[in-house]
Amino acid sequence: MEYKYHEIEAKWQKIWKDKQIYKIEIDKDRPKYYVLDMFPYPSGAGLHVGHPLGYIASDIFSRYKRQKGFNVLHPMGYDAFGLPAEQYAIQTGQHPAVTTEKNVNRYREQLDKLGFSYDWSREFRTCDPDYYKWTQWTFIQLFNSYYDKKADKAQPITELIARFEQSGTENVDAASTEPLTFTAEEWKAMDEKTQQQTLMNYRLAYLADTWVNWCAGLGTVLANDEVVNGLSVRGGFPVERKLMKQWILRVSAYAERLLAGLEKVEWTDSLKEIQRNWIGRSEGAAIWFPLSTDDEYNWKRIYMGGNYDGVKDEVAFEIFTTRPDTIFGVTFMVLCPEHEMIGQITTPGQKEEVEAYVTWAKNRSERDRQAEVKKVSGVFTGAYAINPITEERIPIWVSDYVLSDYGTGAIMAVPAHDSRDFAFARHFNLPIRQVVAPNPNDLSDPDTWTESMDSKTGYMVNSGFINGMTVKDGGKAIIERVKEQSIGYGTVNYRLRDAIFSRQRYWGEPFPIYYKDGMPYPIPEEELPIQLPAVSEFKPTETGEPPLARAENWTYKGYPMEYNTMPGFAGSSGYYLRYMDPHNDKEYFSKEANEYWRNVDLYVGGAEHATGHLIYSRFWNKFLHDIGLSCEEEPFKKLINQGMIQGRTNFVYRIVGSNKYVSLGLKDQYDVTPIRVDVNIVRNDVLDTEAFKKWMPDFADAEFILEDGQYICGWEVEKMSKSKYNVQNPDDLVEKYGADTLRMYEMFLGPIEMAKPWDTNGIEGVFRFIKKFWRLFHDKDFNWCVSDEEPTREEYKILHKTIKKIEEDNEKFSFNTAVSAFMICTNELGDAKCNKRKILEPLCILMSAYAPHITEELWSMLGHPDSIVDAAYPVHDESYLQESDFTYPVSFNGKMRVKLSFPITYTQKEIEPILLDNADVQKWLDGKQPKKIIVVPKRIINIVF
RNA sequence: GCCGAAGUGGUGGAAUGGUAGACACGAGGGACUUAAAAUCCCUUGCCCAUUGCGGGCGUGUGGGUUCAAGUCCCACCUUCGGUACCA
Repeated sequence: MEYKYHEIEAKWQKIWKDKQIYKIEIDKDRPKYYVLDMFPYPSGAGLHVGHPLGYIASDIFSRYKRQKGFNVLHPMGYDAFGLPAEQYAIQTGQHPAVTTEKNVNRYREQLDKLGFSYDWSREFRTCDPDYYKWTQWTFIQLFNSYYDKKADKAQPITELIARFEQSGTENVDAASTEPLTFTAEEWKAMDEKTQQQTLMNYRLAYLADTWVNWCAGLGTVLANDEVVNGLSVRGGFPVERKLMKQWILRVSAYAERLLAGLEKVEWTDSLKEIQRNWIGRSEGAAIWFPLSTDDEYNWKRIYMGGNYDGVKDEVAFEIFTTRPDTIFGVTFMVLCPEHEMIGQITTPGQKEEVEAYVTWAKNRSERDRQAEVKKVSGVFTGAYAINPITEERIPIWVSDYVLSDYGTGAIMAVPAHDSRDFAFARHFNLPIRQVVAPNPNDLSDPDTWTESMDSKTGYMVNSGFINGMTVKDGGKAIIERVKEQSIGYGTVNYRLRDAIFSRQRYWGEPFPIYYKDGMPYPIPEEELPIQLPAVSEFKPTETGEPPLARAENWTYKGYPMEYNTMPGFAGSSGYYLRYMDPHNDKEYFSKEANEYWRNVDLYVGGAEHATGHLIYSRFWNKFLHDIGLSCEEEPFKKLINQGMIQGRTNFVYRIVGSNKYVSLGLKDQYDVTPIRVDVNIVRNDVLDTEAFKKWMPDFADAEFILEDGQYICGWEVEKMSKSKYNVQNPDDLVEKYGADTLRMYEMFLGPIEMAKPWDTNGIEGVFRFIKKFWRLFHDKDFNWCVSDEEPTREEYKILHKTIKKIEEDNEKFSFNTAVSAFMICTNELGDAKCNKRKILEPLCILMSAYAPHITEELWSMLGHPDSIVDAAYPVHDESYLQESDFTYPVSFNGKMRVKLSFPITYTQKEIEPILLDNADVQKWLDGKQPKKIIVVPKRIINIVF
């Protein structure tokens, strides 16, 4: 029979489905292995050729692991809540659920054609009420928890309440928005509303006024990772800062554990580094700078909070610095424009100017602010602070180079050793004092200060009691001193911000929250899920309320419910856990399922989720771990990032002012404009000129200047997009070459983690190989022709070499070299005219992970009633590989090259490498037999006579 | 600016410190065929020689370690990704 891939692939896809070959259950007798793809957002455009890259890789690995005896969980589903469906709904009035359903069906159809081994019985979508019930449930758990820093884990909020009742904030060390202190009596004296407000300060999901990234174009707020350069990632609309009441997840409480956990997972270094930078741990000190009060003004005495144990009736600003050692170089202080103390400390004379500056700074869009980073601006408050170490009086300034949401929104400025402070001091003519020098006797003039001057190492100068110390010791000494005087302490700051969890959208999970007396309360768990209500329109209301404000009876027992919905990352944060037990209606997942499947062993997806989904998911899982649900602390043990597939755009060259097109090689002789041309009418960079004429009416009467009778197109690598005519969807290729060829070709393209342009130029080669492989089992008239003869040693060697190579490559995820190995093996067996069952059968098993349809067909033709999916993975026999009688070239310094033929054993370990000299080789050539020849593969290292 | 990754033929890409360019595409030549498709064989890093052997140069640039470097070390250049008034 000829290789009819359409028939074969359709046949087996149906059999797999009918027999539920890929459905798996917990099996305690077998080790588990969990392989997961980042589930897709089902967009209207359907699957493009870049999507399957990761899916194919994970499918190969799942099939491989299954044949190795593992019980493999390999599920798939859809991240179905999201903006595109909603925006489409706003434009057309069509309900997002309808579009989503349509897109999901399209995706499924495309995925099915590629022969994946997903257990579809576990499929769910994040927009299914059965699923988002558990997203809502987790939210309530977060709401009902706080982070106990002493236990280093989340604890029930009821426990915190009990502590407050007993001893107030005494002995409570909890992650909080504001540092608060009160006694048990004060707590008990609070009314319910005040108590609820106080608890909000500690909850892991809390409601607070916060500066958000507001995107008017999308009508919603965005998380930090959804904003790039002041523009929204989706849509590219400008983003501004706005103070809004929002739900927030206290992700920052987990900063240290998120950082520490990176040590335990097998991710790429670059991805771990991206997360480390995003978490941004900096060690330093918090120090209080009291307000100078010996002025003519009568300061209202204010205590600035914190765990400040100093003189309590003093006004003091808490600052954070990573360089406490430079405190002798402080010549001024800077507050951020949002700092709440500004109004109270500004002197009457400066009031007008300061207010004008603050108003200007607050209203500036994020984009403007980022664009003008280099521009120095600021204003003097008229007030002074006291440097607590030097007791010097220093001016307090306001400037937007100090950020409100990092540290304390106040800094001590050391212009000699910080480039921003330096620029500020220069601009406003403030004094600059050097306190670090490379060598204590060499004080370079501060005027010559440059950013390149390395002040991270060196010795302290002009620095009182730390003079002469190294920078490191100086820092330690200052921390000790401020601790002694109770005016500061060593501390750690993180760049990682809490995650804003409200979106002013319709197509997301509703919050299980209602409001009583202005305070939020969770709806009882047994009433979940809170279903997304119907609305008359999907856009925000005229008064700017989110779309849910349009829903009728959006109340709970007469109380209004939350109008916001949850963000995209809510549903994707814990989905991998639900696959373990997807139909459980009593629990998120059963303990039994979780203890068996534990966590994801291999996670495959794009690196673009490094600072979004992959952080949130880890946070989510750590929280569920703390409350006793998820038994593993890290959700994704090993992660590989598939590189983006870029488009490869083809160009034709139109001669200016005509409808003539000139081939690539001749274009320099004319004045031409390059024009993008649909890659689907170009084959191996040769244009199908007839198809081109039909492509668009403008080209109907095109003329061509050919070279060698062909029109050759130019090409460039660009992002894959419809408008560039470089989108390839997998269906056409499956139609043309079959799924097995497409699967192997996508792997053959290059290393999985590398970004690469999609290019179909090589697919013919893989197709040829698949056909050659088919022919190994058939004679030239395509009659089945497999013999039961015993293979020769040579043939076994080809097989075992391949088994070994494929196994190594699978373990390394080096699928491109594995495909090459299959090609080599097939060529060698073809040359040897080997059609022996004992060789071909194991080869089928090896290749079934890559090309499941053709191998399944051959497997059944070989007489196996069961699917190849569960065939045992072959083991290679080293004895076929050790011996070699190849000929090795030996060169030596006499410029002579001889070829020696001998059997060798690899004995690399005992080598003391020695250069062969003429005499050694001469002896050998003279016929003297060497006692021992030490070789490494392909090279002789030493000969012992 | 800071952090990370990568630079190898016409192209995609192979090379535990050990014959650089596997495998594939493309290209050139040939066989089969009335012809085309399909298939098969040969050549294919560059330069010189090609009547045969062969010789020289080559992995972004410049140094270094080593018997031996695409691979390790130092400096630089380029490209891509992340991040950015983060004190």
